[in-house]
Amino acid sequence: MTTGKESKPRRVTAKQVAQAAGVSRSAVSRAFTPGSPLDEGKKRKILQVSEQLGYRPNALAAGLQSRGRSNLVAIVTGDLVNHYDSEILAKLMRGLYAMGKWPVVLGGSAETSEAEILEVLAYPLDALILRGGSVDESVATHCAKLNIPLIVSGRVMDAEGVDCVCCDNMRGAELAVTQLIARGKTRLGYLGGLAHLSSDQERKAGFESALTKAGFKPAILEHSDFSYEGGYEALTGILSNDVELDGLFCANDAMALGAIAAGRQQFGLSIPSDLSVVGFDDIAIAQWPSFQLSTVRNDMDQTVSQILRLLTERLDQPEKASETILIKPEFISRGTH
Amino acid sequence: MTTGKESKPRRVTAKQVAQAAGVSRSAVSRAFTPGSPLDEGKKRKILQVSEQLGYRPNALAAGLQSRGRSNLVAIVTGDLVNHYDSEILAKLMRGLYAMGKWPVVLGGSAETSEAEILEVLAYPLDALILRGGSVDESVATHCAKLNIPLIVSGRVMDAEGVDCVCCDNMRGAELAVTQLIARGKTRLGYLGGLAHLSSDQERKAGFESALTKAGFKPAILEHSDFSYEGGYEALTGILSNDVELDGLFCANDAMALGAIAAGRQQFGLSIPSDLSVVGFDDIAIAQWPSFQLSTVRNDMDQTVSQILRLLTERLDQPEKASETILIKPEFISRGTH
DNA sequence: AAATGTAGTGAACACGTGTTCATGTAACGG
DNA sequence: CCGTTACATGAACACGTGTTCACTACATTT
Repeated sequence: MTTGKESKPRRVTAKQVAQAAGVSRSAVSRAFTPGSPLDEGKKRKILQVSEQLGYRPNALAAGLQSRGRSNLVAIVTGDLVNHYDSEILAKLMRGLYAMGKWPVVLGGSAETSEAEILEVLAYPLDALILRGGSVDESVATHCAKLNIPLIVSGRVMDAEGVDCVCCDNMRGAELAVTQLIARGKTRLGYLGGLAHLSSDQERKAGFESALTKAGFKPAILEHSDFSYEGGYEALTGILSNDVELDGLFCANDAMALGAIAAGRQQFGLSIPSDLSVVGFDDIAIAQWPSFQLSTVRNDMDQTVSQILRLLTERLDQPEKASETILIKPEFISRGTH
Repeated sequence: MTTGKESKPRRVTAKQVAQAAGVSRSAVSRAFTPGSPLDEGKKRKILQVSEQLGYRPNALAAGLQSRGRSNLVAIVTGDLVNHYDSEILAKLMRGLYAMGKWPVVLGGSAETSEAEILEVLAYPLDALILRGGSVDESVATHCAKLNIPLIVSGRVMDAEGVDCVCCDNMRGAELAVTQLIARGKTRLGYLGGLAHLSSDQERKAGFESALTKAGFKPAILEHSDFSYEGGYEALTGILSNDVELDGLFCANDAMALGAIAAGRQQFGLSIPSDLSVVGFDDIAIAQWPSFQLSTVRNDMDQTVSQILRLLTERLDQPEKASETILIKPEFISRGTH
């Protein structure tokens, strides 16, 4: 029926609308630019023809303009199997929509290759938000060269012009230790995640420092991978080696939940009378009736709103001095400590 | 120290590199285009200068080209609080990276406004992948007008040129009912999610049809919101009204887990001897030792690979006939039925 | 040596838009 | 009726790139 066009049909352009409506291409552009002076009747006509032809101004071409922004913001997220990462990603995205920005999401698995980040920098992003764990600091250099604002969250990066939003991990760990000791627990263990992440290192340091200050020594320092299964296996291993333990602080909630399951099922422990367990982050699952996990809240709403504030200000004043925001952790007392 | 520039500094351009390297701008473009003929020494020189100045070809400008693609693919995801949605999103994104496409993610909360989708269509997307729940079919019309391929997953959309990948929900529900009856359960209830979603309707229909075929009647048909808390409250309400129930089929895993918790904690039920519970989807949490949920697997790997296949083929042959792929569900037998 | 081919090169065009600029027209005040 | 002002208008430019098109210099073949 239709002529057998070989090439892929292209999107309707302003030129075609202009031709169909009997006006200049400039007028079409103006019809879609709120401030522009244009006859009301002509504007209606143009919008009607556009509707009919299915015309939408090409945001990509508009972003090419001198003053134009692409309105694209890349987010490097951590492993989405991690509930904390997926929950905060959802909140962050909604905040960006409200700002009229579109999130291009990278990462989402354990190893986010740096090459992937460099590739997306080919786009003239309005900003890059770095939330995943282990990314080299050289990313900051590349962003600086390309004049792309960089906002780091979940860790502190000490580089020129980089804004940071991070939880006060040491303080959070201290809170956990204090609360465990207040319940009379003294043989405390630490279950960390991937040891090369600064968040893990800081939580571990906070744990050790608070414990030392209270006059105790760690019963054990163990590492896993931030996953439920990892926590399950780690506590199984620890208790199989006859380590004396009455309290466990985990570097995130998933491992804490896994550890609780292992304690109950593999060793018949009663939580918290036999063993107290405290997590970190306060993901949604932590308050499920099945768990009622005591944990340290790593406040997502505050984190997201600070990221968005820094982003807005940075876009407004590119040369502004960079900031580092420390989010205050809060101990959430439930039933496992 | 630096001169107080008022305007935002712009990205380094090919023109500047050409000037600095003493070559034509064309040469710079060629240096970054693998197939192009260019003297080897000159190419090295250009790449070196680019490295030094921090030049990267602007992908946005390149995408404007006649044959160029933007390499942007929008994904409309469902509520990311939903674990199934966040897990499949992660897998889908990784698949897109492998294809050299960048995901622009929309949605992530219960109500994805259609206006949001229309706005992102301003970009010349290579494709739009629709995975959220309640989106009007008019999106298909808009995509068609803009020549943007549309791939729908999680539901079937009967529109010209739209490819679909969907789980066989009716078959899945039938599997669940069959397995419950095989365990001697006859007073079965259905706990649905948001009733306006087709996935919920199909699962409900499958439940009723299989039950009728076996000669039984539904003990109750209840609806909630696909959340853990919703499932908890729903079963609490049902059992409080003295409904006789020995088996419950839930439209997703989260509600099933909530129902299990409610049954155990609020009514002291033993699962599965007092009450069998079967979920749908098979999210990661379902196999946690704490739950060991029997469920119907809504296979993510198959779904994602089919989406990617359809995407590849559609980009290759825009005029190809549209397909609807039905993914076969599989019953996963664990400890709750 | 002449004819033919080949790789390299820069100018010019195309992509689709927002905006400036000069021009034209209508409204308004005197 | 004239001078001023305000507004509407289309042509032209800018944005940053990939690609085509002549054209040159050189190697190869006849």
